[in-house]
Formats: sequence, C-alpha cells, structure tokens
Amino acid sequence: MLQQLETRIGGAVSQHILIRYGMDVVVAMEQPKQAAFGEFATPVAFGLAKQLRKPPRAIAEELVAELPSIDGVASLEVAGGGYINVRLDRAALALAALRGGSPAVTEGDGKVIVEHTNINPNKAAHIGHLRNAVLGDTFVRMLRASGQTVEVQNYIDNTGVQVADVVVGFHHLEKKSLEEVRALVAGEKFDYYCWDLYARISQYYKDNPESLQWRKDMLHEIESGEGELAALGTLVADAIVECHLNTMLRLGIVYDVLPRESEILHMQFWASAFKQLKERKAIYFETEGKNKGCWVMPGSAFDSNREDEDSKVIVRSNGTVTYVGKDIAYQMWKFGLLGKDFHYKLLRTYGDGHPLYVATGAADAPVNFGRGRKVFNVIDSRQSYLQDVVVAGLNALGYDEAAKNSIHFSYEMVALSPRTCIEMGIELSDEDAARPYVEVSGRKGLGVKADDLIDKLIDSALAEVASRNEDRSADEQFATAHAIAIGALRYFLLKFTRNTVIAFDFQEALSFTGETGPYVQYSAVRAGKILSKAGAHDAPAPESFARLLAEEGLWQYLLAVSKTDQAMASALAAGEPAHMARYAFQLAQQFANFYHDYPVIHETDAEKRSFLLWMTAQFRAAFERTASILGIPIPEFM
RNA sequence: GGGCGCGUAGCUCAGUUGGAUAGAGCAUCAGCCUUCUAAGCUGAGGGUCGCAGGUUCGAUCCCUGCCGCGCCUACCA
Repeated sequence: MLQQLETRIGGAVSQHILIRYGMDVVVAMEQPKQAAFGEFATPVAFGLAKQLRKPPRAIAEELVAELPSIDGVASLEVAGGGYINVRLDRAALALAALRGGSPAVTEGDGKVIVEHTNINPNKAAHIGHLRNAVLGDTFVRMLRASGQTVEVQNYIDNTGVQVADVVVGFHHLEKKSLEEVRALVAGEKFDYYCWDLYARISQYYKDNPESLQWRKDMLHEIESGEGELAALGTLVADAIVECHLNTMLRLGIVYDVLPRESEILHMQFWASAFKQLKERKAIYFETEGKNKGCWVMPGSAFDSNREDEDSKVIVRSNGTVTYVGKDIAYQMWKFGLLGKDFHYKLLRTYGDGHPLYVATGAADAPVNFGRGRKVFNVIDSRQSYLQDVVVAGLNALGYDEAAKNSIHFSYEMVALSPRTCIEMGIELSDEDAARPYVEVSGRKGLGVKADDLIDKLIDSALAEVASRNEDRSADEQFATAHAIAIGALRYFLLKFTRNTVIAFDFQEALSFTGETGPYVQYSAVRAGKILSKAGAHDAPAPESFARLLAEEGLWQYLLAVSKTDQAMASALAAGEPAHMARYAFQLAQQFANFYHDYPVIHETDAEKRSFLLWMTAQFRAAFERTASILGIPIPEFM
C-alpha cells in the first residue's frame, strides 16, 4: 500500500508539472537517506532547473507552494539544494493497514514459463545446482505472489554425454548387468554411487583416450532407445532424476513438468525445427573450411561483432544435432511455435497434492504444457553464448516476439573457497590455493554434494535446537532443525546478487547468526511467541494512531512492515531475488529493535498495548508473506 | 585476439533508472540476560569506492583509456 501511495504521489507531482510548466517528466521517487527527511523524496527540481533556467531550490519551492494537497500526504518540504521531501499522514497509513490493504497484484496477461534446475541425471546434485534451483524457485514464488500464472519446467537431458559416460562406467569399467544396476538403484544413495563412478570414468578417459570410442558408441545405443544398454541408460537417468527430485523437495522446491530430451528425440522435435530453420534460411550447409559438411548458423546472427566465419555448428557433419539445435527446438516448443507436442504421464504427487508430470511419447494424462508468453531460462552465465544462439535462432525464424520474451535468467557459478577445499581434503595446487576460489568439477568429483550439505546443516541446527529446547520431543526438535537448515541454506544462496560468484565456504554457510536465514526465522518466531502469549486481543483504536505514531520509533516500524510490496516490486523489476532476501533481513532487524524497545505484553497503557500487539501482528504477517516468497519456512519454536 | 562480468572497510558482500554524511554481516575491542527466547541488543575502530581522464549543478553509478582477476569464445552439454 506504500507502493501505491508512492506511485500516486509521483503521479500527482508529474501532473502538476505538466500543467504548470508544460513539461512531461517522469518523477523519480526515492527514499531519503535519513528518516528525519521524511518518507519519500524527489530530486525532480534538479532536472527541471536547466530547462527552466532557474535554480533548483526555487523550482522546488514553487512546486511545494502550488501543489494541490495529496491524499495520505501530511506535508511537503524543500530541503538541501532542491529536494522535495514528503511526509506522510501517519494515522492515515495505519488506518489503511488496519483495514487490510490488498497486496499489489499485477494482472498477468498470459503464462510465464520458468525453466530451472536442469541437472544432468548422472550424479548427485551439488551446491552449484542448488543455487540454480533456489534462484529459480524463489523467482517463481515472486512471480506467483505478484499474480502471474507460472509453469515450472525442469528439463531432463537423459540421453546426453554425461548419462552415457556413467553408463559406460557401469558397462565397461564395472561390467555390471542391468539387473545388478537395478539392485544398486534399489539401495541407498544411488546418486552418490554415480558421483564416484562418473569421476572414475572421466579419469579413465583421460588415461586411455582410445576408450572415448565407448562414449560415442554408447550415445548411439542410448539415442536409439532400443536394446539392453539403452535400457540401462533409462534406468540410470530415471533413478537419478528421482534422487534430484527428492533432494530439491527437502528445500521445498517442486516442479510442474519434466520435459525430456529422449522425447525431443523420439518425437522428432528437431526435425520440425530443422525444417523451419532451413526454410527460413536461418542456417546453411557449409561446403568448405573447418565446418565443411555441417549445417551452421552464421556468427553475425547472434553477435554483431562476429564475422560470419565464426559460425556455430547446429548439425554436425555426421548428421547428428548439437545441444544448441535441440535447445532451439525446445525453446520453440515453450512458445507453442513448433507444431508438435509432448504427451505426459503423472510422475508423482507432492504432499500438498501438487502433481508432477513427465514427458512421454504416448498419450496418457490429459494435460497441456508450454505455449508460454514469456520464458525465463535459469542457466548459469557460462552458457550465455549458447543462449544468444537460441534467441538468434528464434529471430532468424521470424519469431521476434518469442525472441524478445526469451530471457536468460543468468547467474554466476558457485565455486569453493580454498579453506573449504582443504577442510574437505581436496589437494590444491599452489596456483589454486592462491586464488579466491576453486571451481567445482563434476568430472573430477570435486564439489559439495547437496544432500551432504543439507545433512550437515540439520545436524548443526539440531545440536543448537536441542540445547535450547530440552523440553521438546525429538520429532519437534528435528522439525525445527530442518526448517532452520532450509532457511540457512536458501538465504545463503539468495543473499548474493546473481552476477556475484559465490565462493562457497562451510563456515559462512553454516552460520546461524548475523545476516542469515535463521536470524529472520528467529524474529518471526519471537513475534509469534508474543502473539500466542498475549492470546486474544482487540484491534487497536484508530483514535490512538495519531498520538502513538507521533513516537518516531513506532512510526518507523509501521513503515518497515508496510514495505513488503515495494521490496517485491524492486526485486521483480531487477530480477533479483537478493533484494527480497535483503528486505527480509531488514525487517528482522527492525523487529529485533522493536522487540528490544517495547515490552509489548508488559505495556501498562492499555491503548498502547493494544497498538503494540497489533504492530507485532503486522510484523508477523510481513514475515510470513516474505518468508514464504523466499521459500523459507518459519518453525514453531527455535 | 574478441565477447561478457567483476574490482567498494581486514574478510564476504549491498548500494534502489546519477543526488543529501557510501551501508550490512563477519572478524576485533568495550558493554547489556531476576523483565515477551542473548540465534539478540548497544557502542567503538576500520574507506584514495582499482588507476587516470571526460560528461554533469552533482559520479561508487554514465563515457574513454589503462591495470588486475574470472568466465565464455568445441562437430561437449
């Protein structure tokens, strides 16, 4: 509601400038550095100064004197060299909050598709995958909270090189039969087993380059979809997908549909895309040079600085399509531009009844996916070049709208701090030890597994919870520890802006104090505790608002809880879940101060006590809304 | 070589389309638990916003050059 007020004030000033000076300007509203300057400020007079040939301060004074009164605004003041500071009508804001201002919801005009996670189904998920999934999931929650219809896709590359490599490992290195691998799948931590096997086969290739032929042959077997080895590939990939879904579920991350590469192949999505690309001359057949015999996209199509010689191979000389080619087909499908569709079957139903479908070749479940208006691909920034090629493909096909609405929601990688590498017993070269971080590598088996990290967080939280809450049952303690682990992990991954490389460090990730998820949870729990202890209470008397809000501290707290929508709007506009996380932290800081300054339950002034309880409830509501957008659960106790 | 990104306190990072005295956490030091949970609160120290120019009334932010670092630049994904 503060959000709407800000827009309204900006609009009123803009309107007045248009009438008074005949100038159409956008009035920027900002938050003053100091609370003493008021709630909003605009430097609009500075911008007008040059054109009006008047000092900014004179213009500001003119504006303040002539502006008609604005609803919800108590006063306007000129400050500094020409700022216009806005002071709000405190009681009016409180009254609006009491009546329950509706959260700002933008009307969605079509489905938004968010694709995230996309882990190769050949080994356990690691910390880098978690950043992708948590960013994607949080962004989805933000979009949904703002009223948009969102479909969450998790693409499964179940026929790619990485799966083939692990199958090679099972077949050639371990000489295991389908049945033997089936037994492994039924056991514990199959994804961990594959993690090690993948590292082994990668090393084996390195030591025995001639064995790379195994990989080529295996890819053919898997792509054909027939025979024992293809069955082995399916077994491995499906089992690992289950592991990943379970890992993500621990963090509250769920999906709507899993499109799969195997279906893209078998349903010949690529053939349709290939036909269109050829017809529209988006790609051409290279007859000379290093790419002779390939279908390529000219470099100038996806990068204006490139020469056409820097073309990107889409179809190899042996006739097989590259990943980018398949990705173009998949992206076309997302917009409903391919003229083909998957069929689906129900893969699982989540605890809350939410169904998850997986793509299949034959009709089964009567559901539809795709046909999005806007598509966000959550993919790390190392793949920006490939994402450019995909968009260029859409452009070349004449799908300008789709190209414009294809958004690479990029983020930097998660690396490991040298200290953490040493803790994990990873040997570092002198060169690596001197760097600020060390890149993780699935091939080397170098990385922090997601489940290990979650386990470690739960253990650490449980020790703390148990020592503080001896009277609680083991189940209750565990539930809280789990919530704290999720809160700590999700907040840790969200507090960095997207283009910051995270140097993962156990000590920082396991911290529960300071700017962390548990700090936010702790504040929310404390607010809940006050409310439950106070029991039923009446709404505060509106007549008391003016008196109580004259107290600067209380006014600042009311402002803080009223800023959730603003934080959301900012986070959404910037595409930065980190902004939402920061707001959650600031809210927690505000509550910590409130908690310290006002002994709510012990307040003797009845009117004030009623108001303080109401304020506590406002805090609690803001926490619940914000935490749920961040996917951070609030435990019953801490 | 080219493309993209980064460089802000001892460390890790924010910094709202250019705006008022550049912020937070950690770490360090000094305080605060018979009062709704100390996973907390208060205070202190700590800055040439990589360097040099330019644009502007005003630059951490925009432009140019330079220095340092990272990623990408495959008929891998």
